[in-house]
Amino acid sequence: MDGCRHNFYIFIIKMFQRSKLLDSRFFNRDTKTVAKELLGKTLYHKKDGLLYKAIISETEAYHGTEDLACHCSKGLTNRTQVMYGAPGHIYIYLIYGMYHMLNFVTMPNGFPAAVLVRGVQNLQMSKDGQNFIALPVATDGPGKLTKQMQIDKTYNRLKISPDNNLWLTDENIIIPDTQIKTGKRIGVDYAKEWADKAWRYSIMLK
DNA sequence: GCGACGATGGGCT
DNA sequence: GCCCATCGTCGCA
Repeated sequence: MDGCRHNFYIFIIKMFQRSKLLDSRFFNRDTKTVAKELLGKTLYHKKDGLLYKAIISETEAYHGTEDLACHCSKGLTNRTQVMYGAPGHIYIYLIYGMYHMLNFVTMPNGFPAAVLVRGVQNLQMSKDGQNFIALPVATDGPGKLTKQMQIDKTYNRLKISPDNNLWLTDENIIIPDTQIKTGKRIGVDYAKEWADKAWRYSIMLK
């Protein structure tokens, strides 16, 4: 194969890979829609020469200043600023002094909202970016998954992108509506009537 | 198989 | 100074 043709194939492969990347258009929509459609998408994180990937299996929507469960109900502060910004960015905060919560900013610039990733399945790790091995560890909670995938607050405010070592892809894993369970968000009982919203989405097992 | 509780630090009043 | 979008461990059944 000559060099020109080789480069052409590399170009095609890169275009194919790019087309599967979730970009800001995916996140620039209603928060509940994004939360639901994130189920089955693949989360990647590269750190210290290791590449982690896992399938998102549980999310929660946090939408607007009126939603008392959303940090944005406090208004525009140093912490909530990123949620007021462009969709497709990362919002990470520390809770209970030890757990990092991973969120993705949704809705157009100026409207504060985000989706919390509460659980992933099938966590795998690779040393060369190609051969993955399963990591048999618990990832069934927002604090557990960030710990296992080595995701911390240094990613706060960054754009979701391979350039920033944290990104999402659509690998054609189809989750039918009949396999999606909704329910109340966890740990927000203080949020009055907003605590009752069924803004939590998860993949039903079995 | 539960309910209680402590760890631990940043955000906001 | 109080409140958290949590989790592992403990005691008790």
